[in-house]
Amino acid sequence: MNLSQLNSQQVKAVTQTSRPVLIFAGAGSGKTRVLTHKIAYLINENLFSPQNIMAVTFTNKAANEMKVRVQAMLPQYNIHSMNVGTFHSIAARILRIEAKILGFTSGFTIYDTDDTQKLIKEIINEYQINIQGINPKTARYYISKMKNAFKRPGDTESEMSSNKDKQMAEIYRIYQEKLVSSNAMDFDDLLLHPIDLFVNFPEKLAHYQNLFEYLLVDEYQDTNSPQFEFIRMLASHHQNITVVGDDDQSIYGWRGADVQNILNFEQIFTNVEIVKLEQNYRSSKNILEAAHSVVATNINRAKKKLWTDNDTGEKISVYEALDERDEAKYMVSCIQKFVGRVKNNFNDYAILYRTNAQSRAFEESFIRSGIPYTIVGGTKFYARKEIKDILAYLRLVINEKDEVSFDRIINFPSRGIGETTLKKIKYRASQLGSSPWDALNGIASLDIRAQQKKSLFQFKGLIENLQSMRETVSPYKIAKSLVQYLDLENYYVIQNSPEDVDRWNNIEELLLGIKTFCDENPDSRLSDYLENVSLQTDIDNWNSSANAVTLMTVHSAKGLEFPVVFITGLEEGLFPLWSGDERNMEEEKRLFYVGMTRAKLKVVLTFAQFRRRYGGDSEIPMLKSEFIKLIPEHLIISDTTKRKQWDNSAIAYRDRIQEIRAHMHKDPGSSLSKQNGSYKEDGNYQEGQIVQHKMWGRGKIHDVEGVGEKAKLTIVFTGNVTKKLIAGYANLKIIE
DNA sequence: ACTTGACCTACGTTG
DNA sequence: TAGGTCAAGT
Repeated sequence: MNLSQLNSQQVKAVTQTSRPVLIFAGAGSGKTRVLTHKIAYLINENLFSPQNIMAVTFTNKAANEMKVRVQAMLPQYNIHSMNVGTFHSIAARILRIEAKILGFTSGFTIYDTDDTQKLIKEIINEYQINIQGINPKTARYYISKMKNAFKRPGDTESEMSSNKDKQMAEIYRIYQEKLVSSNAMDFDDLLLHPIDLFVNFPEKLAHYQNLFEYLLVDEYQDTNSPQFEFIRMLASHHQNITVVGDDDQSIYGWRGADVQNILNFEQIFTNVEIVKLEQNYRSSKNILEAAHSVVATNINRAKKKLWTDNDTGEKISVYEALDERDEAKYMVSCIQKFVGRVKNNFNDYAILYRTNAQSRAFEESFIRSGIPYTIVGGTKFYARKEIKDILAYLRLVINEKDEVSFDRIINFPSRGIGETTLKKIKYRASQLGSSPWDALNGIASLDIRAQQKKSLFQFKGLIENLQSMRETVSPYKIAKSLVQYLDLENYYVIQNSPEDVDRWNNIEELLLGIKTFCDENPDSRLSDYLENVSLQTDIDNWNSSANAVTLMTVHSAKGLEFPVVFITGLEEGLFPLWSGDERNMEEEKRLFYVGMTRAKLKVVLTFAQFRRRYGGDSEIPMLKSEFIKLIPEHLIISDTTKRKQWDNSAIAYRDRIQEIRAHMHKDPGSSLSKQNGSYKEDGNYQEGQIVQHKMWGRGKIHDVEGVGEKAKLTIVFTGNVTKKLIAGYANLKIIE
């Protein structure tokens, strides 16, 4: 085994296999390399077989990469049987096998946040819970919090005093019953059910302790209590475990992650070997120094400092923008300037922000400039209505008890099953003590009209038909025949609105995605596809090699690296988003530290004087983030020259816009282009015009909303690509 | 049963 | 802005 690429501490972390190992791995200190080498070492030294190694990563993408790397190091072994994945995917794999003993079937559905919220909403409506401070969202948070603290329904009822507390506990109880009767689990359950399994069936615990002989856990600082317990139960017996973490990068406290798990590690496991990786191979000296200067002000922190052999590098750029649009413009100009000078490819650049909502201004700016970009996370593809509808059919095919999916599609596309009919079905189900699906066995005896009966028979027949295919036919073929049967193309395209055309395009994209999955996993069944979809992380869907600038939250950027990183919206109340209590503030600082340390060569920090929220017109004055002030001046280069030049004109510009808006309010007929000479003469577009766009080529304007610079144009481009563009940004040429 | 439009509220990060 | 809700209209 060749360990010559590793430094002495890394070698120690890899070769210590007889004691539990706790690796403190600073940002960019090569922990991925250590983990892959260690796995390869364990196998190559004949200490453990691939099928007896379990490795927990933070994304599925990282899991796959790890497998590929280990396989490349050990071509003579088949490492396919190794158990690598996120906590959730590893737990789900166990639960598929052990479902029966826990009262589920192996086809149980995994409910995402959206499904969970729908279910809670339904409970609140059904039980007419109408109390101040209780809504689906707060109830969802409450339930998740309870679960992460191992509190089961009923556990807390004795402590409950207020009416609200009692109602919350009641919602939790019904919610959990509904999950069980729907043969479904939420994300938290995926971790709790394996623990229940291990507690209630010691022979199962023994089985998995024997199966997972060696455990490795990445991003250990972000494990929450159930995750820690899962690990503890599996590994405390044999103590074959290596965990890697960095307390400075703990950024998931809000979802129950506890840095204390690092301290607990030394209590649960005995004779722990602690290895510290303090050499950074990623960033320039300036970047490391600046990042450290912020996180070092945290009080609850083990004192330490990374060092690097890398160059001093460029200073940190700081830009004070007028507002979020100016910030976005600056970003574009920087990238245009940097391409060729700092780094050549667009995928060398990452734009990070604290909240997803900030991506919008950047997106508009990038479209206008023609710079290719990709957004990670945000409005998720699989969360779109048209996608969820199809997935709901497929889920019902696998798990007919799934009530959330049943509710979603029983009348989609509309088949005349309204609220009244659905209530009758549900009433029948409650009488039988069964799921709504089972209640459909007695359609004939339901007190509903003939038309509704016919619809329900057809619906039932469709699902049963698909069920007959689920074990033998590929997921792609099943999905395709479903879409064809429902005639969704016609359903959406016939309406011809750009939104509906978009929806149909998304469905085609979904089908393509299912096809790709089937090509990559030839023997997979429908249930495999659904599991893959439910447990995908944002990063899993990100193509890092595409030549495009990446836009994402700082949270999503954890574990990644880029030559050039922009951290944006550095304003009090945005980043840091919270400044109230010390604990939150320290986590915000760590988050900022994570963002800074993603960069290899260059960091650009930006903040705005004013920012619009909720997409409205009102601009809120903002204050420069304290984080920037914590960075020593000698590490910073301010982009103020440019600012001063157009500060006055920019403010005059903003005032003028506000004046015009006030005027427009009184006189809706007037447009900005008429009143303000600085706007483009050809800024007025009409329906039916043929226009030319830099990226999408020739297109026809289908709709114009608003006037002048701010008008939103719906344009159908060649190849039936529909886009909504802002007139002032679109840079269109009118052809005819 | 389903569609339309007025009105309200929300922008905190994820599996 | 945009998504959700509710009431009125078809």
